[in-house]
Amino acid sequence: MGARRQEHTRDELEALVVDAAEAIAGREGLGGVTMRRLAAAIGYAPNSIYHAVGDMDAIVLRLNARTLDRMTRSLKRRLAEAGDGAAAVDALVEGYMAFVHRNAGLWSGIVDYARPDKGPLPAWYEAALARPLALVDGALAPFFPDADDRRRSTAVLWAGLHGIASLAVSGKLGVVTGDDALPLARLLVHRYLAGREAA
Amino acid sequence: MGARRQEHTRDELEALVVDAAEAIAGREGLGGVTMRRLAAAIGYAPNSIYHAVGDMDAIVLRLNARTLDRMTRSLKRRLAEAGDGAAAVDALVEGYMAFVHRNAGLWSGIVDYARPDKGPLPAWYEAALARPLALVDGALAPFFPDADDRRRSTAVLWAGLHGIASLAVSGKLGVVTGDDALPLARLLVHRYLAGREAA
DNA sequence: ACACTTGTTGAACATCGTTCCAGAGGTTAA
DNA sequence: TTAACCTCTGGAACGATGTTCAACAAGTGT
Repeated sequence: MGARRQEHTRDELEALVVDAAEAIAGREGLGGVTMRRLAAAIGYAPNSIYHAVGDMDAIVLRLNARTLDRMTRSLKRRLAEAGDGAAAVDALVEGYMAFVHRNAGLWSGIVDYARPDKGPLPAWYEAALARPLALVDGALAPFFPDADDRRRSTAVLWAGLHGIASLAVSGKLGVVTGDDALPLARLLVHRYLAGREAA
Repeated sequence: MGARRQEHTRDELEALVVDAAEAIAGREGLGGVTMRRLAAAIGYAPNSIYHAVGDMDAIVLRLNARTLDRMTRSLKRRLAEAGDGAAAVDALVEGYMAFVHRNAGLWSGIVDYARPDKGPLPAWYEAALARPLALVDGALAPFFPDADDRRRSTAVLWAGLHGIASLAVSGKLGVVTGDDALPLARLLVHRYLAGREAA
């Protein structure tokens, strides 16, 4: 049966697939992204996706890398409008929480994707993950002149924001407090910075 | 075909199911827990599980509540051996991270279980979630006399530890730092406490 | 003795990711 | 030109999932 259409190059097809996955995950989360739905959305058979992009894991990694880049751009925009020092840190905190709030479906696709055991993460994915972290590292520079301490603090604050956002999105934060996520995130970062002399 | 065996009461059957789920999830994570495997493990047909316990969501909630109770007991044990004040807080931090490390499969079953849309969480589950939080709240009492501030701080630090543990278990922490999770968790809590006068 | 409820089973349904098979068409080599 | 080959393509098939259905056995109540 199969005929060669060649209406799209492999790269075009990959972009179509990730576009469709992005649209679905943005509305319904990763759970709504299935091979057959993607195939139907782009007008191809499931098998063509395996040819052009790879299996489900490859598609999710592609989508998540794109989401990370969108967040990086959003954070950079906010950083450009803010000043230095504490203002830059606040801009990152607000930018992060706002992005998670606006793109809850895409963001939860990153954090609660339980990856099957397929070797280490690709280098391009680790790079996409490192870009927003570099922004945090830069904003923390005035507060932590020691490079080691700054690297640790970047990890701590990044993970802390991740935790607050994660519990907030899944509603588990409401058990202990009625506060919104953003004030809690601000509190975490402000007090960590204020206590930075402690070990 | 169907014969009445009545070898176990409904409660016994439920315990058998959660036991089996706990054993599997402890070894392989939630992904290995399937209805047919549970049924085979306890020697019943899948449909009997639906009769005795309910659907997959009910089983996972039961299992997660049990895991939360195990963690609560573990934290209480550590608290009993530690002193008051900063020592109690340190005991909680170490206890939390140690529990996550020792029971990675069960713990990740709690945090990255994407619950389907089945109304609000049952009251007994929220209660199981509130018990460890009460321990944190108690340990923070000497540092935050104001009840509102203490509640917020409990949420912030709980979420922060959750974030660090979550990224550590999934390996994403290694992108930014080579440090172990425990020192980072200690750093987060110590500096938050040291900076508690800040807003 | 008859109806009813409860437990139980194996089969069935819809869906999932993935793979297999066959075929259509362009490209390359003789 | 013709033959071989490789690359897409689509549809069916495989194994597995959660869940539901239909039938039936065995107590229980009347």
